[in-house]
Parts: sequence; structure tokens; C-alpha cells
Amino acid sequence: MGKIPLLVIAGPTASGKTKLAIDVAQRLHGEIVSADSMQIYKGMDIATAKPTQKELAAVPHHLVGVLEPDTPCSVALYAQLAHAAIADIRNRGKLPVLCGGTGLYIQAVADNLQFAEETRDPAVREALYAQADAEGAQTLLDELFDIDPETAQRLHVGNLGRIVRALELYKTTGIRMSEQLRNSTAVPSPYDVCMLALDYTERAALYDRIDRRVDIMLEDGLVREAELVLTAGEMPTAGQAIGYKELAPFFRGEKPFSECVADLKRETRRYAKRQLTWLRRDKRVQWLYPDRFASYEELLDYVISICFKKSQ
RNA sequence: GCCUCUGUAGCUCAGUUGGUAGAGCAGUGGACUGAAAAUCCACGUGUCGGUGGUUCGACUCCGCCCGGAGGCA
Repeated sequence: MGKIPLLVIAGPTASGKTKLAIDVAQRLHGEIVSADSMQIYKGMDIATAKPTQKELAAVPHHLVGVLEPDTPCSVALYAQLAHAAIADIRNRGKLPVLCGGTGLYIQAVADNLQFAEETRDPAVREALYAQADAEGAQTLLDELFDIDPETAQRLHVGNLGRIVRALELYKTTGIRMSEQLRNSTAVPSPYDVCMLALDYTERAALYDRIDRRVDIMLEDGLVREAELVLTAGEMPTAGQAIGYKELAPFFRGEKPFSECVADLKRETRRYAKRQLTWLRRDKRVQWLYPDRFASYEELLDYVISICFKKSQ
């Protein structure tokens, strides 16, 4: 019994993943599984740069626009949905193509990370945050040192979210975060992974693409979409999307529109940089630089030649 | 043409009585296991416009030249 071939197309935002994945999938009888923490939500089409209707029709897509924006998402939930989608694609004899920019989600699927049933408890979280508020984050970090020094050592006091999560995990399940990390990789991945990622030789080239894409989003009606989303109410995960919160000061009359747009572009650039940092540490990644190919077709041919080699 | 102000990090600017320079922003690198488009950490050498001079020593004082801004004719 061989492993399931899994093609991964990653890369920072605006690098051209969507188009490449579709073209590759069409040639290899593939179907696309999105690995994007925001495209998984309904609506929010413009800001998350979802594939167009035409693109969605060209190749079957999974996990695009399947959750209500007010539902929280998590790596664990995503991984569960993605594994199911891949199994389904495999059963129909097609090649699963995981495409997206959320590094943690990609890793969770590719490495088959294991997550316990339920390890969260809102009440515990709230209590921990309240404690941090009253006594300071250092108190929580000290507490974590007593139960899980290995994890406490690598966490910085400033990163309260991680400290709280580590304590929450222990208080609700008795599992230490350091144990969870080891447990998560206990089951070998069922996938034969071919991991590709897009980047550009010059960082400035990627940043130009980002700036241009934000301008296009504005032409396509980002402002109207932002107004809708910002007045829609609480959205635990979806509310973090870049594209809305940056325009909020404009709607409140606190900042000129042009400044908000500049902020939006800057936040997108920083996001792209973080994505690259994440991908760089994965040694499986085979980097693709579109600017080093004479044409897009040559890039596509090259990608397909690699895939065939991997999936045989 | 004359007078005044000005030229320091990619940008905006500090720089105290002369001892070869520092902030914010931008940017860069890194971390990352249940909110990850989030969260967090680290990183500031640049012909101090050019060139002569005074001085043990000049971003700092003086001369000239080149750029900017304003004023008077």
C-alpha cells in the first residue's frame, strides 16, 4: 500500500498560487484543497482574493467558502476537514492539490499532526486572561515554569496568547504543551508530499504585486465589502482578515482614506514576509521563482515535470 | 543678482559649550501545534552635500562650490 500523493502549492500572498494550482490541477487531473484560513469563510470574497467563479468552475475546489464568518476556525478543525476532502478526492482517483498560504494549516495536513478531541475551555481561558490582567503575564509564565519548564522556556512574556494556551491545555486535559508537541507527530503521515512554494528573486517584485492587487481589490469594491463585514458583528477568526480592520479608521472618520490604504498595503507586505519565514524553515520546499522562467508556460511545464516524478 | 534659512540612515528629523552620531517610521531576520491574514522576539555605519582651512581632534567653527526653501530687487 503506497502513500497518497499530495501536491502542495504554497507561497506568500499575491505570489500567484491560485492560478498555478488551477493550471497544474487541470493537467494532472487534480482537485484543489484550499489551505487558507480566510478563504474558508463564506463571503469576504474580495479581501481574501478568492478564486473567481470561472476559476472555481475550471477545477473542483474544496474548503473555499464553507464556514459561516461567525464560526471560529482552528488548525484542528481545518485539518479534519482537509483530510476528509483529500480522502474523498483520492477515492475518485484524482490528485489532491493543497494550495494556500496558511503555513500552520499546511503543516498540520502534510505532517498529519494529531490533535486531541477537545482541549479548549473558554472559562479557563477567561480566568487566565483575567489573572494576567490583574497580576501580569509574568505570573502566568512562572506558573507555566512549574508545570512545563520546557515550554515556558521558549515562550516570551510578551506572547500572552501562547502562555495562556499552554496553561489552558494543561488545566483542561492534564497534557503539557511539550507533550502535545511530541504526541502530535506520533502518527506517520499517509501522504507522499511534493511541496512547492512560489517566491520572487527580488522582494520588491512581490511587494509591487501586493500593491497592485490591493488597488485592484479597491476597484472591485473592497470598501463596500468592508462596510458589510465590519457591521456584521462578532467574527472570532474571520475578523482577523487583512482588508477590513485597516479600513475601519476611515469609516470612523479617524483617518484619511489614502492613509488606510497605505496601512493595508503595509500590513499585507508584512504578512507576506511572515509567510515566507514560515515556509523557509521547511526543508521539503522546492522554491519556484516565476521571474527566472522565460514564460509562465515554461514554469508550468517545469512544475508538471516535478509532479510526475513525485507522484509515480 | 543680493539677503536669510537649509542639506545627517530608504523617509521625517535629534545631535547639548568642537572628542568620528541617534530616535520614530519604513525595512530585514527569526519564532510559531486548537483565534495563525493572528501573536511574539531581535536587528540602526551612515563618504553627517562637496572641497579647502583653523585645531591634537570638526557633523559641530571659517571660506568657496553644488542642491533645496523663502525673502528683497
